[in-house]
Amino acid sequence: MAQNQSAPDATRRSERSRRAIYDAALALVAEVGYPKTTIEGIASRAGVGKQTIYRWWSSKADVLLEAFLDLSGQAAEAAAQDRPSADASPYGIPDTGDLAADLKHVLRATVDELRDPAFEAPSRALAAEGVVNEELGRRFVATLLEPQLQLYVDRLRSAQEAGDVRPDLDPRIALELFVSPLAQRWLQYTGPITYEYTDTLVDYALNGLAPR
Amino acid sequence: MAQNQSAPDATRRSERSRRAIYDAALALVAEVGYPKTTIEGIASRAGVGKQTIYRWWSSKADVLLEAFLDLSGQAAEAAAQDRPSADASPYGIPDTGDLAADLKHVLRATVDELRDPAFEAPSRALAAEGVVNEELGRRFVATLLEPQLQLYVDRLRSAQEAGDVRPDLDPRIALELFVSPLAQRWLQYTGPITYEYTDTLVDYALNGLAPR
Amino acid sequence: MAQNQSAPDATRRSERSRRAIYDAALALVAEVGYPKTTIEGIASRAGVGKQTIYRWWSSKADVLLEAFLDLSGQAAEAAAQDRPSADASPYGIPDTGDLAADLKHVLRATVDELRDPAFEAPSRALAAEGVVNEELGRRFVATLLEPQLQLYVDRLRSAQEAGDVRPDLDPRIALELFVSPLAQRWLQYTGPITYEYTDTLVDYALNGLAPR
Amino acid sequence: MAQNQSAPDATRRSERSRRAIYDAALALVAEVGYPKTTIEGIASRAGVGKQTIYRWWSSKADVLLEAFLDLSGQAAEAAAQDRPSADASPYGIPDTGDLAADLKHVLRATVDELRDPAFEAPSRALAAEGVVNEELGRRFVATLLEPQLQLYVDRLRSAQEAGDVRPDLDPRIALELFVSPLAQRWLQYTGPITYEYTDTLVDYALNGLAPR
DNA sequence: ATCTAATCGAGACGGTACGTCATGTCTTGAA
DNA sequence: TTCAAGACATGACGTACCGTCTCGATTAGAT
Repeated sequence: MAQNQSAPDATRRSERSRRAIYDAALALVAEVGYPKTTIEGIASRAGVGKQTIYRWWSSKADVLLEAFLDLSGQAAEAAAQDRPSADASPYGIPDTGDLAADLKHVLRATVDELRDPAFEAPSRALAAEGVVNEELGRRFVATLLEPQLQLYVDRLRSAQEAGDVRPDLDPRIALELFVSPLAQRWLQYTGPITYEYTDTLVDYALNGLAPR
Repeated sequence: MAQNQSAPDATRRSERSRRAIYDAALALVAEVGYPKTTIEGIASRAGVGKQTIYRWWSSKADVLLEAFLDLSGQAAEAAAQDRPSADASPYGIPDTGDLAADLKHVLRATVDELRDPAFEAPSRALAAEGVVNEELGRRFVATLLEPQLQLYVDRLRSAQEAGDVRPDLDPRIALELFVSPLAQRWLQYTGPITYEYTDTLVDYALNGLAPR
Repeated sequence: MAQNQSAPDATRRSERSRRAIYDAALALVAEVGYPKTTIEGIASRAGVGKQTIYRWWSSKADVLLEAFLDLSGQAAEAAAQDRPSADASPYGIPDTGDLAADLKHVLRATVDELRDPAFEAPSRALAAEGVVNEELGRRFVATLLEPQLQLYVDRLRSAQEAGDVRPDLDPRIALELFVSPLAQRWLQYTGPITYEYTDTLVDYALNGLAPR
Repeated sequence: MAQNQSAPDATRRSERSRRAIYDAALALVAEVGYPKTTIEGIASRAGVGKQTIYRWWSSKADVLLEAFLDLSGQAAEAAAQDRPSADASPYGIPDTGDLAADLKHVLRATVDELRDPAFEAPSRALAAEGVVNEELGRRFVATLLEPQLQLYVDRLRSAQEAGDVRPDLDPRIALELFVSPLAQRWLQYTGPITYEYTDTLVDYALNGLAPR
């Protein structure tokens, strides 16, 4: 009798449909772009009724956010299997003792990722939606972005202990000096994205702009 | 800019309609948000036929970009009249000889601007659209963002001459160390935006993360 | 009749909407005339989405033809209940043995009907559309006109058996001698439509123009 | 100063434009049909401004009526030159003394004309418009149809004098017995249009349906 | 022969309606 | 009961024409 909005019964949920919806959503965003991706399109491609989508998600952005989260999770798992180190943290930043080299290494990997078409379309779409939709934006950051930034915080803390970074700095702010420029170039097309560029960012950030 | 078939005659264009469309577009974006702003809504609010919009612009984003440009132009003009210095450059960055102070001053002004509701709605909308629509994004950057960044380039060059910034740095990249973090926090809600934060950014960027 | 792509499922069709659309279409044609009757107007008056009209009909004329057919059907049913004779044929032409009188009687009834405003507006509209749109015209004739003409054929055949009409005549053509003049006067305003006129037509047709 | 609606100066009217408009209107009606013929289309095809049409005509139907009248006038003139008889009346009905033969002859010519594609498209369009627009319908009849019917009146009067038609008949009604059936078949597609059919009509009408 | 006022081609304008697409809700029948 | 299917009311899309309204540029008719 309670078929209305009040919480659907999650135990009866069709796993098969969920997967199909994720796949369809990601594929469509990649193929036709986010604005032309429609709920109806996702439903039909997933071989699913529209209601099945509306029952479990509240909007197109919502579907995509979960689909992308799922994709990232899979990717992380895959990466973890390739590199089954004791260090359980996914994508952990290496700590070779050479901070500049470690940061450059990770930023280069990020450059590669930003160019991977499978990631680009959905993450751009989510980022764009987040700019204009604060609620979604905060969820995007909390679930996807912040965990990654936390890795930089960890690495910077370790560097502070090793004496390679000034102890009075706030690592959460410090990391923005080299991460945000890359992010902005990617988001707003304010400049080219290359290894050389990210290397330069690390150098500038570590040594500062003022003469020593 | 009018790439329609059989280009319309711009000399016959109604100035009155253009202004009304700009005003309506900006007002609607501020009132109901970008996604709920429709071409029909703009037309009806401006007291204008839809075709008049389609004749001169190719999309909602296109209208808004021009409207915002116009608004910025007006604001710049107004500001210029308040401060009719010999220095003709609009919004020029002050050069008191104290680089850190000058940058902090300008970034604080930017913080204020980012919070001005009249600017926030349309610029967020344009930024979001630009993330997902490269063509528009590049136009947004070229016409609105880059001219502002150029002012930082100029100030940093002057600082290089004064010996306050290392001469081998690329100023266009250097400025990103303090500008991009602010931009990212604004775009993605990755952190609070305060005077204290921007002051910190300047200090970190000028002095570097590594101990001296 | 639903020749759209991917034919809609007629079993799920809303009877309520269909009725509302018929009513709205007939009312609008009567009130504002056929050319000012729009699909949007019908939809809005019927409290129905435009798509619901486009789903089941292909044009304004198509809607009106069905609406009028439905109306005629209802009228015929109502008439049949008033006069539940053994003679099942709807609107059957009386057969009193006096051919001239019977024809005059029926033609006078037709004159009345042609002047009934509830019938005039839609049937004029359909006739006009049919003049210029052969496909619709033929459907109009086949579903509405021809069944009525067939009644004359029957009556003339009976008269032939009774020896009141020459046996070698083609009744389908013969009936046109008195029916078509009335039709043309109505369609083209080529002359007044009165009982006297239709009586005269019957006399002329039965007796011929040549002296006896 | 009187540039408003009040009568334009007909002496300055461009003959060239009028002709071009007639030609364009007739051509378009023939090519794309009346409903798809638009004022803008006529103007552009005639190489004429829209205002030039609105200045001299009140509607699409009005343009077409005049254009068709002009065309008929030309055709009549051409026919008159082919057959420059003493009888000045255009398309006069022959009077050989054999009424039936004369009527059959003229009706056969009418059958031919009804099939001439150059005439069919515009006259159908005007007839259709006239069904639904009484004002135009009456003008159509008065300027085009009635003059032709008058020729039958004349011929029937002559026949009455010759004793071939009963003297008490109203010729204006009598002619409808064979003219209207043909008209209705043409207007409403109620039957095929052949020489045999029109011959039959004349026989039925002259001799009557009742046995002699 | 010159002036001058209207008509002319052109097309921008405020509108209305078109026919299509997607939204989010609701209903139906099969599993 | 959930699901796929899809009809439904709603509303925006982008297009086509409507009839009105300027714009110069001819182009006669009156001077």
